[in-house]
This record gives sequence, C-alpha cells and structure tokens, in this order.
Amino acid sequence: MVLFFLPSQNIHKVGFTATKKIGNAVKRNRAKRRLRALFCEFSSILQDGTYIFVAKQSINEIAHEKLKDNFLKVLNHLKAVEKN
RNA sequence: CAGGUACAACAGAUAGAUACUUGAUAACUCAAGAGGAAAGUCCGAGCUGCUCUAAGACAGUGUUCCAUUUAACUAAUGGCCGUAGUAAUGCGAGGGAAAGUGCAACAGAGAUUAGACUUCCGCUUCUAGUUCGCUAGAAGAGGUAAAGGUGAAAAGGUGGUGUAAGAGACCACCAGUCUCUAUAGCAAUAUAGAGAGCUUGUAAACCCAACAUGGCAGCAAGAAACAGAUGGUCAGCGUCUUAAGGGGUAGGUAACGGUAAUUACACCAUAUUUAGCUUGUAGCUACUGUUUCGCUAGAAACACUAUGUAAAUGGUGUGGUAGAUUAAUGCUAUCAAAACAAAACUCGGCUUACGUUGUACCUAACUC
RNA sequence: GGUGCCAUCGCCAAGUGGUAAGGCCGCAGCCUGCAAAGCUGCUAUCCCCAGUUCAAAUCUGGGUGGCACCU
Repeated sequence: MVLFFLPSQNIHKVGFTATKKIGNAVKRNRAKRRLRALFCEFSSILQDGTYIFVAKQSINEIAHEKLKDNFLKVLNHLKAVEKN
C-alpha cells in the first residue's frame, strides 16, 4: 500500500483509494474495508492531519498479520505515530 | 456403470472484540440493513420534463405460422411446420421471388425470354472411291439440349411415345408449387381426392402486402427553499475618421523606467489591442452553488386454494420501512465443496458469468 | 447511474457481399571491397462466438476489450 500524510493541527481527514487494477467492485470494496478496519484499530495513537491510503494489486492475496505489519511500517516511516 | 436432457432448491455456520447506514426514543438502548444474476443495458412499461396533437393521408420506425396470456413487449405458454440428435429434448428474424428493380465474382460454350466448344443429325457444294444402291473426307448454311466437361446453381426426375437427330412436344408414375372439395381441428395445419400450370437462388439487397405506433430525452429526469450575479434587462456615458485596406479615441493588457507611499492591484510615460464601459436589479421559460423533496407499499412478495395442459387469472390469509451520495450492510479466527458477483428511481422479460445438492426422463455407439 | 462510438500485420491505415491495397518497421536475397541508398521476395484465423447467403472484414444477433460525453 501507499500512504500520503499531511500533518496539521486540529484537522482529521482520511481517504481510502482502490483503483480498477485491483479487480471488480467486490474486490475493491473489500480492500477499502480492510484498510478502514486497520485504521480504526490504530486511530487513537496517530497524529492530527490528512491521511490518504492507496491499495495496490496484491492486497487481496495477503494475510491479515502481514497486512498489519505493512500498515505499521508505513506509518512509522512517515513518523505519523505519536511518541509515548 | 458411464454419458446426456429438462426442471427445481440453497447461496454459509459458529465464536471474538469492535465500527457503519436508516428508523424509533428525552436518553440508555432496541429493530432492520445487498442478488440470482443486484451485471450487460438488448427489448417493453411506469414516472418526469420539453415539443406536438380535430380527423385523415403520405413518409418514418417496428413486427411477421396459429391460438392463448399480459399493463405492455421483438416477451411468455401451448400447438403446427421445418431442422439437429439413437433418444429424452434442443433450435428457428417461420409472410411474399407468379407486382417490379437489382445482384449472382472466378471458372465455363452458356448465368436467367440462356447457350453450340467437343458430340449427335440430316441438307447443299466440292473431291476421292464405287458392286452405281451408296460410302469416306473437306467446306458452307442450319437443327438439337440427349452425352461430356465448368460451377454454389445449367431452367424438375425416371421410363416410354415421337423424330433426321432431339426436346414437357406428348403420355404414365414420382418430387415440388398453387387452387378447389371432403374429413379432423377454434386455428395454423394434417390426411384423401380432383384440377391447373410448366417450376434457379437472394427480401438479415431495394421493395410489396398485412398489422401496430405521436416524437425526443432521461432521476445526472424534474420540483421547492436559500444564497449568488455569468448572461439578460433598466439607467448613465461613449460609439471618431476613410471609398476600402487601414488609422485613431474611451476602455482593456503589460516588460523596463519614473512618481508616490503606512500599505498599493494607484498614477505618469511607453508599447500593444480594439467599441464598448460603469452603476444598479433579482419580478426573467437562460445560468451557478448548497440543502430538501423525487426515494420506496409496488401492474409487489410468500403460503393455501379454485379454474386452466400451461403462461396466468380469481379468492382467502400472512408478514414487513435497505434507501446511501465516495457511497453503509463490515474486520479477525475456525469449520466447510463454497463459485460468480455489490443496490443507486422502480417494475416485466431477455442475454451473459457461476458453486453445491436433489428430482424426473433418455440411451445409438463405447465399457462391464 | 445514463448515452454514444471504435476494434483490419509490430505501428499508421484503405477496403459499402466475390482471391485483404499501400506506407513505416522487421527478416532473407541481389548489388558493394564493406556499408548506406536502391531492387526483389516474405510476414493477416480482419477482437471472439453464432446466424443469413453458393460465398461474410463487409449484413444480423450475442459476448470481450478500449475511448468519449452528461455532473
């Protein structure tokens, strides 16, 4: 997945994107739902700002644990997680 | 056993922690929440707007065996005919080529009032032979559609009569077409009989006939409220010169420079361009933004029952808010054979994709 | 959600029922001492599946993929 992050005070906005390359409407909706569920899990420890998640082609083949690892890795890379 | 044909049913369950949409409630909470194809958008309707409309005709568009069903249909049901298959059963845009026009490549002698290349046939002329009856060869003007070969297709087929040779020219039987009569059937049609004429294909080529039909756009249709001010409109100012090309003014745009200054998008000059510019208005069938409505109880679904071969129709009963706008109905784990696939105004069909299970029926060949 | 259009060789494309033109690229040969240029030849299941027809790239129906417009 790809994450775009714009940090700013007192603004909370999230977007989830799934392009036609992923598959038909069922697969695209499932990709968005999985990302949304993961975001809700971590939303309490994130900084304020605007987030845009873009799903890539292999998202529907990957297992849940691996997707979770990737999700954390991407967040840490952009330093979006609040310390403590 | 195996293979096939038709029809029907279902479209996950359990657990965990935790979100979303709508409705009810003061709140806590409670209830409901995606398909058989929601898909393709191929037909037919409702609904909405615009346009049109006395009636009729022409044109356009569509349909095309018969009966029935339906709100309607190019749909469905049953039948007839044709066709594929051993069969169960499937498939069929299934009127007219004798109203007219067009087209039929290549090959072939000839392709639609057909045609003579090789055959076949007598006739005339010439030559040769002669048993003086004729025979053979060449040339000419004809006859012929029976044989050959070409082609998707050669103007019915077989047998006889007939003839110089032949020919539906005539006859018998057969195939096909049309008409009439009888019987069965509501009908398409089937069976039987009689007669006519002399029969290429193509109408998913133009066309003809019969029948039907206002047209176009589609909920991103359209309606209301609030806000805006692009067009329009009202008011004021301006609209010069030349025959024309062109030149010039107000106004617009702009680099360098200058002026001014708290700030400057101002002013000056210069360059370039060319008739509009400015202020108001919201009462306009043009326009922009937001919100609300349209929006879900419907020619509806399910169960039982009556009629009908069936599609379907009638009667009785039952239960019940999916209604969003980046778009909810989730996420994770386990089990399992789980596939195709996500509503966006709503219905009736068709088409295409696809997992599992069941029921009924068929069997030529193959295997035992 | 709705509406319309397109698909022919690797690329650009012509072709309104009768043997699928042409250009560029590529390959092979000729030419040349070697190349370039030039000349000759080769390369198509007309997106797929059915139907009508003697015959379909063309006509009809269905499917697949792509593009554009309405906001």
